[in-house]
Amino acid sequence: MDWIDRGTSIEIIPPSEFDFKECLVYLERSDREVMHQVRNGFLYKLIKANQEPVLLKIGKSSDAIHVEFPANYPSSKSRREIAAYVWELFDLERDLTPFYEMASRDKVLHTLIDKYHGLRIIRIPDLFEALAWAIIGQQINLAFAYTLKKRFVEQYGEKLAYKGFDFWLFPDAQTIASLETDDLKGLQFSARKAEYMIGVAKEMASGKLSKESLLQKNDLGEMQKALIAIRGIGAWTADYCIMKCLNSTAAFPISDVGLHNALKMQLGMNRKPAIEEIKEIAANWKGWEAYATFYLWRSLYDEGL
DNA sequence: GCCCAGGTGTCTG
DNA sequence: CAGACACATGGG
Repeated sequence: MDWIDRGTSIEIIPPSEFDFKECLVYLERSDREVMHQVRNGFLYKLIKANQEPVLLKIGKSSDAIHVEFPANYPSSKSRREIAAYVWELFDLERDLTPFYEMASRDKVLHTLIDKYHGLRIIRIPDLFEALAWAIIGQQINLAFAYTLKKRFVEQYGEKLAYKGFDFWLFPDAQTIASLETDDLKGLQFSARKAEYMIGVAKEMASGKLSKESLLQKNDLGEMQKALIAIRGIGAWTADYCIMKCLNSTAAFPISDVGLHNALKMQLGMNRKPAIEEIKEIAANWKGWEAYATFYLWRSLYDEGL
């Protein structure tokens, strides 16, 4: 991690192949998003550092990512945590050279890496948030998923108000573990979704499931197995969370509808590709399936889908 | 009104 | 082990 602590702000020196504006396009994809705001080229996000909520204002100059603290100044210890958080959020540890090398010779990806050069996977560092968001998004359209997430966060999350805007922390697993399914059904969760959500929260609150223990597995198959063992987490949710939270570029949510639509578009098909066809197309992506998927998702925001 | 949605669990042959 | 089906509600 390459960063400079300036006391009242911090600077993070990103690697090459990083385009902040491209990342903002992805972050701006829904106007119902509650977990952050994008305004005037800045990303505003509330996070918890050293147990304290801190509002971040993240911008980019020619050579550095600048993080300012409009609402309250974090301690020195917190500033280090914040730098690490931003580093993880934009997946800055990754060397994209091998991905671009592979993609430049790929018939689907080569145009995308040109158009979105420097886009990195925007991560969800909090495992409970990643799992909860995936469960919310199962089998409903994305617009409604954002509505449900907003209600959920505004009901059970922590808020910081600053200059007339509300910024939110995602609810803790502990809070959600103590709910009854009817509580979530009141927010228009289906009974099934409510059960999954509370069940996963209980696993995390009890410590049986944690980001640390999953990261220790250090093997994609083992990680998938551990996640899929939990009720409500199938292959898609497991791979989505590994891709967004658990730091593997080989995770591949192959059944994802967005992926299917993006491929249909990129290949000029009049139907969505079958799983077997996708496996053939993706044979060339070995080790970079998550990045391929992410760039394909990004392509959907250009096509009016 | 109808089809689809960033799926999963369960049941059946 | 593949295939059918229920779930549950909004968006377009």
